[in-house]
Amino acid sequence: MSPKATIYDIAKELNISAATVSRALNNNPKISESTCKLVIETAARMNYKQNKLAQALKSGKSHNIGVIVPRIDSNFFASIIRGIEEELYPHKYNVIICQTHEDEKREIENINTLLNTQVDGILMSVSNMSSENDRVIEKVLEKKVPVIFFDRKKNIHGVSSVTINDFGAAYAATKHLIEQGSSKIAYFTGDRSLEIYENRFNGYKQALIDSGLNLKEDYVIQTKSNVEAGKMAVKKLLKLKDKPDAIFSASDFAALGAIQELKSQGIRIPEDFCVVGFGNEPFTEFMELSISSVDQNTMEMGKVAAQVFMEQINNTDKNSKIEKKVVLNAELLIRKSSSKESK
Amino acid sequence: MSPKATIYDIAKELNISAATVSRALNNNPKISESTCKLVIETAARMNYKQNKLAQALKSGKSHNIGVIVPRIDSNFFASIIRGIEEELYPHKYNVIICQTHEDEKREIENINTLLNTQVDGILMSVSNMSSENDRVIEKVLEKKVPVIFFDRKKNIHGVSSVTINDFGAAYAATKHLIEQGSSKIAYFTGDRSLEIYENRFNGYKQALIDSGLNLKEDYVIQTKSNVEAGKMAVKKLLKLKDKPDAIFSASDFAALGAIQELKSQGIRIPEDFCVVGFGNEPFTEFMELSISSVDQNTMEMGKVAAQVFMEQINNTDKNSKIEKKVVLNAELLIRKSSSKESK
DNA sequence: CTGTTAGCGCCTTCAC
DNA sequence: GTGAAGGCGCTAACAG
Repeated sequence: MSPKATIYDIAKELNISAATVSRALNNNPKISESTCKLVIETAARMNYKQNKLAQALKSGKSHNIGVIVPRIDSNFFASIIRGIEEELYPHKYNVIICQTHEDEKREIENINTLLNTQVDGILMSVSNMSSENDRVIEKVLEKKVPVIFFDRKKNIHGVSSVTINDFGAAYAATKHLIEQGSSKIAYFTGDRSLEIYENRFNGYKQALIDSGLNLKEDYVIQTKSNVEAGKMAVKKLLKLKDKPDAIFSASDFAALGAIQELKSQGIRIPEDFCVVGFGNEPFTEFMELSISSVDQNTMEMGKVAAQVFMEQINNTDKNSKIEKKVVLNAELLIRKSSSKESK
Repeated sequence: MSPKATIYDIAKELNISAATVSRALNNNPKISESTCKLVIETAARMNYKQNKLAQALKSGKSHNIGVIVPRIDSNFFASIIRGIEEELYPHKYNVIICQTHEDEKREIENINTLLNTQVDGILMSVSNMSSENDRVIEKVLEKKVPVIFFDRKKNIHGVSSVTINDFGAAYAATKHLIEQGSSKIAYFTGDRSLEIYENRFNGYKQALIDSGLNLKEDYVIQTKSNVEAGKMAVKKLLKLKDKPDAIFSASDFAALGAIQELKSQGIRIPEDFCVVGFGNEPFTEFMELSISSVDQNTMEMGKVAAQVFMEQINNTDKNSKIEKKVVLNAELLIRKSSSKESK
C-alpha cells in the first residue's frame, strides 16, 4: 500500500483506464454499475483519497475561502468564523484563517497569500483604511475573486458587506440611558475612521439631539478596547467640572474598566451612574452586576457573509455584478448596569 | 490585463521561455540579473500571482495545515489557534480550520477532507475516543502526514502531543483548597474517558490522599462545561448529609454556575466555601468575586504544537519516527473565590 | 460504456 | 544563461 494512491494505481490494479476510475469515483451515470462498484471498493481498500489540489488546478476552483480578521482569539471574531465555517461546511468549502493584528502590511500580505493559494473568495473584516489596501483589494476583484466585508467594512465598488445596524443600536442604547433618567451621557468610541465607530457615534449623537440634549465634546473619549483604557477614561471624566451620569461604551471591555473604576471611587451603579457596553461579550452576562450591552449577532453575521459569498460565486451572469449590503439587526440587552427600576 | 496571469503570459510578453520566468521568480542564481529584474517587474505590472496549487501539485507540499477542534468560538481553542497561526505564519503555512462539535462522524469527515486537500499535517484536539477514529488517524500516518494532538490526546503510536500538566495542576488546586482549610472538597469532572479529565481527577485524588483525606464518591460529579450544569451539581451536593466545603471544578463555566447557586442559597464565598475553576476564562478574572483558576497556557500550547509539526516535517531521516510528548506547565491563579486570608 | 489525449500552472532535469 | 520536454493527479472532450 503506497503512501498515496492515485487513480492510476487503481486503474492498473483493475486493468482499466484512469478516466474510467475518475468517472466511477464521480458517480458518472455512464459507468456500468459493476465497474463503478468495483472501483469504489478498490479505492477504499487502497486507502485512496482524491487529490483536491489536482482537481482544483484543473477546474480552477480550490473550494477554499480565506477569512481575514484582526485576531482570532476574541469572542467576537471567533464566533463569526464559527458561523462562516458552519455555513460553508455543507458546501464542502474549507476555511483558511489569517490574522492581521491590525497591521496594514500584514493585511496586504494575507490577501496576497490567499490569492496565491487560489482561494475562491475572501471574507474579511478590514484592519486598515489606507488607500493602498484599497488598491490591493481592487486587484483581487480584477481576478474575479469575490471579496466580502463583515463588520468593519470599506466602501469599495463591487464588494458586498454584512454589518450590523450600528447606528440604530447606538441610538437605542443612548435612548435607553436617557429613559433611565441620565442626561449627561459620555461616549467611549473606537477609531472613528472605521465606519462602525462612526456609525455608533452618529447614533449616539442623534439620540441626544432627538431628546433635546447637547453633545459635549468632553464627553466623547476615544479608548482602546480593553479594561485599562476604560479606567483611564473614567478618571478623565471624573475630573470634569460637569461630571457625566452615564456612559455608553462602544467596547464591553472599556465598559468593564469604567465600572471597576467608578465602583472604586464609591459611585453606585446603576443608582448614581448607568453604563451600557457594546458586543455582548460573555462576561457582561456573567458579572454579579451584569452589564447591559448590544448583541452583535455574530454567528448570524458569519453565516450571512458565507451565504453572500455563495450567491456571488453562483452568479453565472458575468455582466451583472452583485453588490449586496446586508445590515443585520443588533439587539440591546438591558441588564443591571443600567436598570434603575429593577434595583 | 487578463484575470489571472501565468508564467506563460509573462514569457510571451518578454519573448522568453516559461522556464526562465519560473527561474527568475524563484531567484535561481543562474539567471542573468537583467532578465531577472525584467521578469520581476513585468510580473508585478501584470499583477501576476504564483499559483500555489500548481506548485503544490508539483512539489507534493501544499503548505497548508489542518486544525481540528470541537468548536472555535471558545476562548480556549481560539487562542490555541492563534498560537498556531502565529508560529506558522513566518514559515508560510496556511491554517485550515475544522470544527467537530464533538461529533465522531464529523471528526472523521474533517480528517478525510483535510487529507483530500493535501494538507502537510493535521493538528487536532480529539473529540472522540472511539477506536474507529483511531484507525482513521492511523491511515493518515500511513500517508506520511504527521498528526499532532494538543490538549485532548489519545495514545496512538507515531503521534506527538502537546498537553499541559493536568495532573499537577489539579493536584496544586486541590492542595491549595486544603491549605485554605477546606477538607470536604467536591470535584466537577468532564468526560473521564478523555485523558485530560482522567489526569485532573487523579491529581485531585492524589492531593486528597497525600493530605490524609478520603475520596468520597458523592463528591465527584460529572458536569457539562456550562453554567447551568454547575448550578445543578451544587444543588445535588447541598442535598447530601455531609455537605462539602469547597469545589474544584474542571470547568470554569461550571465553577461560575456553582458560585451563583451557592450565593443564591446564602452561602458566603470564600468565607464558608471555596471554589477553584479550570481554564482561566476571561470572565474568571473580571468578576467582582474573581474566580481562582488554572491557566492552560493556550497560546504557548498552540505555538509548541506548531513547532513540533515543523520539526516533524523537517525530519528527513525517514527511518526515525519522531514521537514527542510535550507537557507544558499550567499555572494555578489564586483569586478571591478561594482566598480566605485576603478577605 | 470505456479508452485516448490533452491540459490546468508550475518546476526540473536535460540539453545547448 | 536559456530553451524544450515531461510530469505532478485529475477531468473533459473526443473517439470508439
